[in-house]
Amino acid sequence: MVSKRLSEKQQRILGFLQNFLSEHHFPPTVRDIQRGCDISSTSVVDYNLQVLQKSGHIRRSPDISRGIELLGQERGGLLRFPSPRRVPILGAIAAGQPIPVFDDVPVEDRETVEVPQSLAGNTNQMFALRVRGQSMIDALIDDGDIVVIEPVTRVRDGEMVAAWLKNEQETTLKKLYRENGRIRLQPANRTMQPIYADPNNVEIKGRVAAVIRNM
Amino acid sequence: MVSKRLSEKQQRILGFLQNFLSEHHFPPTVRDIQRGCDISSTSVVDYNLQVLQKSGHIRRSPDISRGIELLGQERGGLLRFPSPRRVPILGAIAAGQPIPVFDDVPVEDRETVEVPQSLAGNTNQMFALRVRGQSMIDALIDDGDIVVIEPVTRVRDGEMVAAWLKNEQETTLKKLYRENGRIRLQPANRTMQPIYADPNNVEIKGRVAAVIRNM
DNA sequence: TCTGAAGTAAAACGGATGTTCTCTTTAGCC
DNA sequence: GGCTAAAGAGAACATCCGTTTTACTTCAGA
Repeated sequence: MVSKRLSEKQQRILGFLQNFLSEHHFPPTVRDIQRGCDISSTSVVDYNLQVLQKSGHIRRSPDISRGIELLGQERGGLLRFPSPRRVPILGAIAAGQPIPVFDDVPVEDRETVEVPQSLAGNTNQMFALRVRGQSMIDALIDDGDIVVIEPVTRVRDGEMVAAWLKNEQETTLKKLYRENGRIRLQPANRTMQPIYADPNNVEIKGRVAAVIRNM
Repeated sequence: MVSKRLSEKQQRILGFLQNFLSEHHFPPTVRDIQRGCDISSTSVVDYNLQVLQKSGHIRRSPDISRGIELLGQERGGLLRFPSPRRVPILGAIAAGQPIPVFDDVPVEDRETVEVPQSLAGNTNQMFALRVRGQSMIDALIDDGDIVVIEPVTRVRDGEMVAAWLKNEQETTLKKLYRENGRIRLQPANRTMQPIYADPNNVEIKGRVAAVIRNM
């Protein structure tokens, strides 16, 4: 029943199965899997499905189209679909205020928000903040918007970050570029002017993964 | 949407669907239903499935084997998973182009996006559009953003709508206000100026329910 | 009784789809 | 190198299965 490690391809298939099942409510065909997992031949899909069946991850009904069932103990019974990606809304953010730490927030009855599945990052660590005021308007972020933040300290050039400017005592959401010894903080709105700052004055609090605006 | 009473045969089919779904975890074929409900012909099954779809009890994916999904609250048995709020992304939207109709979009490989649960509207009818270009910048909507649209023709004052300006041949996303005989289209960005239009020149395509920006 | 709409029957078409077959490639091992 | 098992490629096959077409039946309402 239990067996050795799944290959990368088999894990990919398993993931695709979950996604497909949550989007449609019926299983995919062999050829759906082939396309979705970028596999060259249907026979390869069939081969790996056999492995997955032997290892107890799925069940197949022979000669039946889409006859694939996801077994998996961690989502047994009613819970057979991937849990929605929910992240807690920890508080508000506004220019001139530090980003709140999330330790002292009561774990229960936290408001949460569902984020698009395409955010493949480690959802566990993510959190969201509700924007207060229109100080982020140059980043195309309005009062009331929700920003989803992945708490990382290292970011690539061009990524939107939540940055704390120490001297100015101000939090801002901007795209970050490193340019010969200084940091350029570029507003999302191309008509606005960038800010140039000393690296020592910038503390990266996290990467902005998404912005959600309900209306 | 709502329709008259279901025939005895249609109720039988609905019941069979529930049973089948709870035994196997994939939908039945037309011929499975034929046998299971003791129906003489596949065309009769097809006919009644069409009726059930029109009445909103099921959803069918054309040309897809077992492409039947049970809708509504009467989903019984194991099938009671919380339906993820997924809406299809039907295409792109840009100023100067009409909003695409969604009938001629291939059902398969439609991209979808998960929307926050707080959108309590009838998610079935909703769809999403990917914004192309920066023509919506005054509505705080950037190139690449995804707007979730609920197709309604009646909106309340102050709601953000997708409006088609007939004379200008242009689609725009703005807040709508009715003011003594004319319509005011107010950009979301308060620093921008509103547009005043004749009611006959404005065709409301839907209400903007949310904006999602991935980064 | 006539008539049109709803429902049923049976068969056939053609694309969808699981499976199999043969052949190659890769990886570990002596 | 040479051998073997695992894995992949590509094509072909046989069936599965949604859909269409044509014809027939039932039934309510004018």
